[in-house]
Amino acid sequence: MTELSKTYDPKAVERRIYEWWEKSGYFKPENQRYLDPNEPQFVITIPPPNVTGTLHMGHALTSAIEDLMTRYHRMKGARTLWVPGTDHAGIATQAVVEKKLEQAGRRRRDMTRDEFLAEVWAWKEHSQRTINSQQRAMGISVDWDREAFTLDEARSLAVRTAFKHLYDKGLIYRDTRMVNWDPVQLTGLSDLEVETEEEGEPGFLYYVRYPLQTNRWEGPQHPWGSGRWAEGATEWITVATTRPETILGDTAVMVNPEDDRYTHRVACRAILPAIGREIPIISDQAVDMTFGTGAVKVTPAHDFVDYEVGKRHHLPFVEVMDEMARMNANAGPYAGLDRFECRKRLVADLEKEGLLVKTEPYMVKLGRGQRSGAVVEPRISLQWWCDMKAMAQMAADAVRSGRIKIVPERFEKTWFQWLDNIRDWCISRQLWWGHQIPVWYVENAEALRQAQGGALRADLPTQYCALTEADAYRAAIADWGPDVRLRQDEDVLDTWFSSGLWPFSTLGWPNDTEDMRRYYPTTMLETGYDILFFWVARMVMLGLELTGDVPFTTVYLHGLIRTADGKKMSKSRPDKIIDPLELIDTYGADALRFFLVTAGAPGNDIKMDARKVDGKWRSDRIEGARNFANKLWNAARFVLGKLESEAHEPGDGMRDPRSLPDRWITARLNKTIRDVRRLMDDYEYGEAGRLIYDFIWSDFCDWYLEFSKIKPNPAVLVGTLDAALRLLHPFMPFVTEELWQKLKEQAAHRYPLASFDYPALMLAPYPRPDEAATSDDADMAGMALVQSAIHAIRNARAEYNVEQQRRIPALIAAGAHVAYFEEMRQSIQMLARVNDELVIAEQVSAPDQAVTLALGSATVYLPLAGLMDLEAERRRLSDELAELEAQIAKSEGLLASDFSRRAPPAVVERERAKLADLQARRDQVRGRLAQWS
RNA sequence: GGGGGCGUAGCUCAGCUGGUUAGAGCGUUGCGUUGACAUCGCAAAGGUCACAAGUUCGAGUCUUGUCGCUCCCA
Repeated sequence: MTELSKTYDPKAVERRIYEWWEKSGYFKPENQRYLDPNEPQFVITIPPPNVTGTLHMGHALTSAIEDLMTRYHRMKGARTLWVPGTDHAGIATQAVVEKKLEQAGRRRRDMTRDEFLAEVWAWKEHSQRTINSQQRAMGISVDWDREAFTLDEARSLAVRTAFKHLYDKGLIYRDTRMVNWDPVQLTGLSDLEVETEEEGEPGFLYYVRYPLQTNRWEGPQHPWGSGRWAEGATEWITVATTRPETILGDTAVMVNPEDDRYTHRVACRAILPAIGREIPIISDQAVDMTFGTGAVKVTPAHDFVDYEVGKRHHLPFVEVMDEMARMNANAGPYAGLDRFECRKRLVADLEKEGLLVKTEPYMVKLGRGQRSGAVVEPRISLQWWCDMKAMAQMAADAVRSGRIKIVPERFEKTWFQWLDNIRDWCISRQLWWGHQIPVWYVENAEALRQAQGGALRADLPTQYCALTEADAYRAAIADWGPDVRLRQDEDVLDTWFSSGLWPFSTLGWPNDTEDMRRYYPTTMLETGYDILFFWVARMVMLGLELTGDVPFTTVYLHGLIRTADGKKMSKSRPDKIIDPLELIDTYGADALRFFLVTAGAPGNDIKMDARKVDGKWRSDRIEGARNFANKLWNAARFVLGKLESEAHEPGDGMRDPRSLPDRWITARLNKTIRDVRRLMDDYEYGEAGRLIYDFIWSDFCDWYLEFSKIKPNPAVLVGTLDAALRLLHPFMPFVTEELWQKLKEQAAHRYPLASFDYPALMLAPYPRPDEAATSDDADMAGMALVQSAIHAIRNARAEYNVEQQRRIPALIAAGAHVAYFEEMRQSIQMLARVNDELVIAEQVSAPDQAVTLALGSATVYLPLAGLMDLEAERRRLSDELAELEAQIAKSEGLLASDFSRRAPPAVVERERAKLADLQARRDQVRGRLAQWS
């Protein structure tokens, strides 16, 4: 036999085991031979990580939970498919590659689109390799043959098909309107990609007065900046703004029609500072009379609210900034300035002209681009939009009807709230990296019309949506003739548009594939709650619209990993980002996984206790999980060792009837299995993991293995270890598989457990509770009594400072439980270090110089002559008596109240039993004290 | 402004549908190294479950309010 090392070394095991699993094809549903016909199949697609670089702790958490789910269902005998893949992550990846190029002194805009894309593809390959190796290190049991990428050929077809479907249905359209513009990435963004925050930056509310045009003052007579620009003006209207630079684009001032302060001003005209433009004063219900002065400036081209106002009141739209948020020619004297520089200068000039009434500190909410961090600028531009209303309704209904279940349930509220207020989705991005929009425009429409001399219909389309360029041409040629020239839209689609198809695009949609028929809809979608809207909602909406069915039936949302100071890890500084590989290197993948799964409760954030020691990340909690792996390893060593030595005893197989500890551990195991399965089926993985931990460490190691040092029963040792390994496998796949292989190798020939028929632990059945097994209550109570006797003796020894090695005498008055104590005599002697004179009888006469341990159903006397102090013991017992009497009084009070009439009988019965036990202990203590008085 | 979460031992957190003396890990204290494990064992100390009121025979758990922290949406 191969000896196990004294400590578990993950590095010696993990890679080898993973390669074996993968090579053996155990991750593939087609290869599953051990299926339980009663188990519904389990299908899950991985949330595809962005190919922006490497994985962080959030991905590790995702891997740990999803692999746990997948392995659990596979072991339960469900046909199980887990599809892996990665996301091209348009903006994020393009930004990463651009930054990398910049460091090499190259700029995207100096390159052709194809040249740049070649660079991104190279990066993608590199990033994907890194990601895959990280995921393998985590141990994820995905079917690598089905690996997908959101920008590969198959997914591209899905995207074009989806786009065309929505386009043909009129749900996708192109329109010029206000959009969130990222002036660094130079692209439009969707609402979700803008992160609004009140920032600590000094923000101000500027009160600016605009002169009114009157009979006496028709406009400025002096140039802006002369200090005399407003000279002669007599009437004013003061507005408050946080963004003075947009004054240059104002085309109105607006007041509330019910605001008496301003009714006489409506229809007057104000003169716009700096520009000198005449602008009307209009009235609109939208104005909040309590904000600022009650009069607000209207900049229809640079503000979402004003944009609507501008349309309502037919105001001019004056853009004063370019795509990089620099002031343009319309900004008059400020043309060419950056927007923030312009603000500074303009405020100074306003002051100079006597137009700045005051400034107040004001908490300004800034919207920043999620990826670039740049302050987003509302900007009018031509974009593609997707009308989501009907789809959102379907998605909401899917959850309302229970077709989709969200776990934890509280997120359903968020779900409805967002979907019920859905807005059109801006799906175009002015990027190069992504799915180019499958729309082609007729380039030479005018030329063709002239050439045809009126033979062409007037209403011919000038844009064609098609799956391929060839299709587009076919359609265009049919309309415009063979000379038509097409140009594809330059923009690409929002990444989430392709991720939104993931659960079906990975299964082959839009083709009618075997996988689609077999595995769709999928079972589970597991991800962080932070992308509920970005991703989950869009998958459900698009899934319902495109496939006619929900993409999955359960959504499990996990929490976010936070740094030790509670910050979101993905957002924090790079030096706080932890590479899971580093932790795996230090503690092993199993330890990291166990920590992640048991660290919190479903949907709750996890604060990492990680800190850097000598440049390496350390975590006490992960260390605890590593210690657990080591504990299990050594428990297995012990069992394997017993197998060896016991083999010499002929005819020693199943001891039947089994010993009390055997029956006890079997009952404990059975209860653990039952509870764990229930918790796992309720998605309470943390609780389940903790139960297994407690069973292995406390019940199995601390008690059963200790009992086994007296009378080992190899059959029970092997059976219990096998079940424990199977229970724990989804949590700690590597160490359990390794140990199980050893166990099988050395035990299978003599203990032919059913699970040993399987080639791998990961394929062996998840333990089932033995429903036929009836654990004898008297047995369990007897065992508990013996345990509490051992515990009490150890406690007394420590209290009286008895040397650890010293064996002491003891007398146990065991009453009705004599047989249990007798059976456990040797164990008591060993575990409580009691000498061979241990007396066990129904009743014993208590020696005078002895410590008394009142256990209720038994009394233990420790004649510690010379060590104990009678006075101290008397005091100890008096204290105990007082405590017992207090509890008895409380319990009696409870039983005398309405409690006994109204509480469930079982609860009352428990209380009565508790009282009886307390009373018995009290009598024991009291009797003892009486002897001494 | 609307919605969610959190507040339990020194620290990090469990505690499922209300029901024994509220648990774990880490840390702390004392003892312990030949026989699975010092990545360990044994024992111990440590909590007015944020606060207040209510429902109930019974509240860490349910309701309402207050305070503090935090996230999402507008």
